[in-house]
Amino acid sequence: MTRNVRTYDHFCLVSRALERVGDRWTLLVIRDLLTGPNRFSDLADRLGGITPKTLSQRLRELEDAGLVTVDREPGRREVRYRLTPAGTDLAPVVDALGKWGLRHAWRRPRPGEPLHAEHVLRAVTQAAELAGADHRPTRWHFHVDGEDWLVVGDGRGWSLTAGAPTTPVDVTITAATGALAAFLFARSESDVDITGDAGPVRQFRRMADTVAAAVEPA
Amino acid sequence: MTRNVRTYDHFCLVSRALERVGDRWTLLVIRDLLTGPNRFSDLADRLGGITPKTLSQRLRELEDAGLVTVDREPGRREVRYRLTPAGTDLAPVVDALGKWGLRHAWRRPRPGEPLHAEHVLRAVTQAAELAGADHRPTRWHFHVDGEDWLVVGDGRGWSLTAGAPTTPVDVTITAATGALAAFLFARSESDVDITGDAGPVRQFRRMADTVAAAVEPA
DNA sequence: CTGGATCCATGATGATACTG
DNA sequence: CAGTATCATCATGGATCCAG
Repeated sequence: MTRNVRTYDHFCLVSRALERVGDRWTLLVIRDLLTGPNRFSDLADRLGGITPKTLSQRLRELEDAGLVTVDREPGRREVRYRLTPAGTDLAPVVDALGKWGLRHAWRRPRPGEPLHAEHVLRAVTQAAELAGADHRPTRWHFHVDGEDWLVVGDGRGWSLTAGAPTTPVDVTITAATGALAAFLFARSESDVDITGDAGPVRQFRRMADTVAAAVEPA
Repeated sequence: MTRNVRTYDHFCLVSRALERVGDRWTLLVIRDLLTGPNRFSDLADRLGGITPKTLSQRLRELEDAGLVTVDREPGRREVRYRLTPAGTDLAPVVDALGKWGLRHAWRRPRPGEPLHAEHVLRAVTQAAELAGADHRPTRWHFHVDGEDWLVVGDGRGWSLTAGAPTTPVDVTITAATGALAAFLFARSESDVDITGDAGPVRQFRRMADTVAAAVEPA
């Protein structure tokens, strides 16, 4: 049972929000649902280190709070967890944390730290937001370890979605996850293929420069 | 000792950030330092419900992480905790949480829930951000329970600072904390005095309408 | 009086193993 | 695949106490 009913009881919007999503692991579960519905095992994989007990507890709390719905297709064992609109609205919180993390909480990965394409792509999205505001509408297509991702800037903000784009893109980046991470965080160009017109490619590289500048002191 | 060294060990900017500020109470301590340096007892008062042990532990962790500095004036017993620039940079995270809380985590106060002017004013700031983007530069002066506060929108974002303004303002609002909270969250005009030119006053009321619209379903 | 520290009880989390 | 069960450990809440 142990329904987590801990409250702060402040008359404050921030503490109200943290009463819902302030528990350990909760915002990371949200993070890994922001790109689309996921199964229990996929979440457990991305959330390396979470125990099944904690994950199922968090998912139930999020469902009770109306931030997650559970799709159970009858006849199948497969279960898909999906964000509700209220859950999706947490994207700005996750992005604000990522942008702060880029500037102030970077550290080298520990040995054996798992590396997920989705997390690296989310870092790209957050770096693009941080790199600032000359946004014309922009579409970057990533082909990473056989999966397709689309990073879109609409002039006001940037977002990440899973799947191949269905309309033209400005830049296409092909790389393995590790090579892409090295490109972003260590200015390595090895095994990263970037194609597109000169202007958009320059904009993409400027995003990477933002990452390098933020990370270099560390 | 119990230095909290819990990590997530994901290669991800969000989890890096949460390793620093994801513990219970931590972001609320930041929240209550964003308007300026504060003493231990002032923090304990605003953070109603925190135990001294947890507060001193959080402050030490934040100091170790470089987000807070401790001003100990020699000869005086007074200690002031102050955010570093890295700590101040968490303002967007706190604001994103508050904006989400306004839309999705509002609930009526519990009986006896303490009410602090600073928290209500921060809700004003977050509601102004949510109300959107017709921002001309705007300055609202609040006189609440004998204290002065300034809410400034610079066209890109809004901020809250403690103290009386030293240059002209667009709107001046005078009210007790409770009356201001009732104005915001329950459309009560009792004992709230609003002065200023018609345009800026209309803009201020539009912010309050945003709050009412977000809160009414609940 | 401010600025904490100490002790204990309880609740939340981690590790590991196991099951429909 | 999608969890549950059990046990150990750690973090937090509540109360009290203390030093400058």
